[in-house]
Amino acid sequence: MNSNLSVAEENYIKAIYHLQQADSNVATNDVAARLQTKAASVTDMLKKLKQKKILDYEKYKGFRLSKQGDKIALAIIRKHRLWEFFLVEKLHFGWDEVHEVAEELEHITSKKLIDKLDLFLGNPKFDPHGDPIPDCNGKLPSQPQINLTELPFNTQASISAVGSQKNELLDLLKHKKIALGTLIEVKAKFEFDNSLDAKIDGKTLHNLSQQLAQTLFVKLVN
Amino acid sequence: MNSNLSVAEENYIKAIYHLQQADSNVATNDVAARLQTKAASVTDMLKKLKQKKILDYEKYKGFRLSKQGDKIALAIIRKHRLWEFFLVEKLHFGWDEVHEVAEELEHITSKKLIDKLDLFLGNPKFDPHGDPIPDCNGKLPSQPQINLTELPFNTQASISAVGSQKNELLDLLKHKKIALGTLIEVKAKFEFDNSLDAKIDGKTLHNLSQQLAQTLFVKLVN
DNA sequence: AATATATTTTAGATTTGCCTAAAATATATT
DNA sequence: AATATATTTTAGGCAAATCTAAAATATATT
Repeated sequence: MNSNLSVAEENYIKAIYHLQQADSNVATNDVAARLQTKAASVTDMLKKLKQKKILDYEKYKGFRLSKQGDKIALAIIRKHRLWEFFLVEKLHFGWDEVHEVAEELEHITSKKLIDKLDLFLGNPKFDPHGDPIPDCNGKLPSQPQINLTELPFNTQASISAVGSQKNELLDLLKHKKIALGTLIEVKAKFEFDNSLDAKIDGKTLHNLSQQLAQTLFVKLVN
Repeated sequence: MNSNLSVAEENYIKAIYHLQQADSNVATNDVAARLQTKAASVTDMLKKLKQKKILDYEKYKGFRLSKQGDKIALAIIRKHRLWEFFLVEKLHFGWDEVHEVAEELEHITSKKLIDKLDLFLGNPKFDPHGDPIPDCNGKLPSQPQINLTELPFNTQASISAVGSQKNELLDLLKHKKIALGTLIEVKAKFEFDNSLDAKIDGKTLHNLSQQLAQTLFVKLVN
């Protein structure tokens, strides 16, 4: 079953899971960068995870989580996102200040706890950042949201997810008065730098850089 | 301030706090027994806690927490008991199954989290076992409860706390249909073995051994 | 008071997770 | 294809928290 994993092991599993979404094969240095550690430490852990059959790994060849590893990763992500939902909905934290606390809470081991929490929260499907919450079997809900760069002109949509929780990004969003649920409508796109002009909340027009637009996800309004 | 403490350090602090309530000076072996570890390991930790000024300790002479140590202990106990309250009141755990989960949750570090949780729960004064919850300054509420052995005859009271959460005890309580809030009235005491006869919930008369009666605390019913 | 017993501490290992520096391998450049 | 550069792994060490066995100290018993 869900063998006993240390917090360090769980953090590696989660990091690898996220990295392999973008790139099918993950590199040692990517993990090191994400976990703010050194490549040599990553290699040590890779060997351990391989031995526990959580990782498909061959020296120098990159790696991915095994089927079992994916399952474990989804269980951790489930916990993380349910706790974030709890913190925002019940304890009235701001959606931009829950990440670090959830990083700790996600390592609490009781399965019963998390299933009861899920029930208490009303089985939410998305966390406060708009990210999907896996169900108790590790299944992700279908996600009817698209990237802002793919939103057609003059189509009302609302912000449903943000690609990262970096402070730099959150600062910028605050400055442009963009939050989850904010209404947005693309008015123009500029080929030169792939930036776009968007109307925020039906009021002001802002120019959004390509980097910014790519991190924003929206749902069509009705 | 609240320097960064490891989970192990916090567990030692909490154990010493509880032990020094009973006996003014704590012994190495007592801590070892309580934490299911060896005396040598305890000594190592004592040296570390002394160095951090959390413990007043002299080799071979026993020890107590420093003023600062008491403060830290109360903060941990506050977290533990608030989480227990949450688990029972909000997630509908049984009061006899929350202890282990709370042992994990009590080590989550965010002070903001715990103060918001406190608010969300309505600033409860007692946890589901009837134990008092320290406030955010570490102050314990006054506890108008007495040991069952001190309850006068024919006086209605309700169970307000249980001295331990050992499974053996909880089994016995379940068997005698005693739970928190259960009404109880002492009808007779027997000098020979210090057992007593008590009426449970106004119905059946049970004989309670001295060991059992000593672990039960009650509040007078108006 | 001297000795026996119990408790506590020290000494030396072990495991986990991390590090640096050097070696091995892979990838990019000429 | 040969060489330069970048990435990854190995080797060897360190700190935290634990252990066992032995030594030091304290307490109890005769």
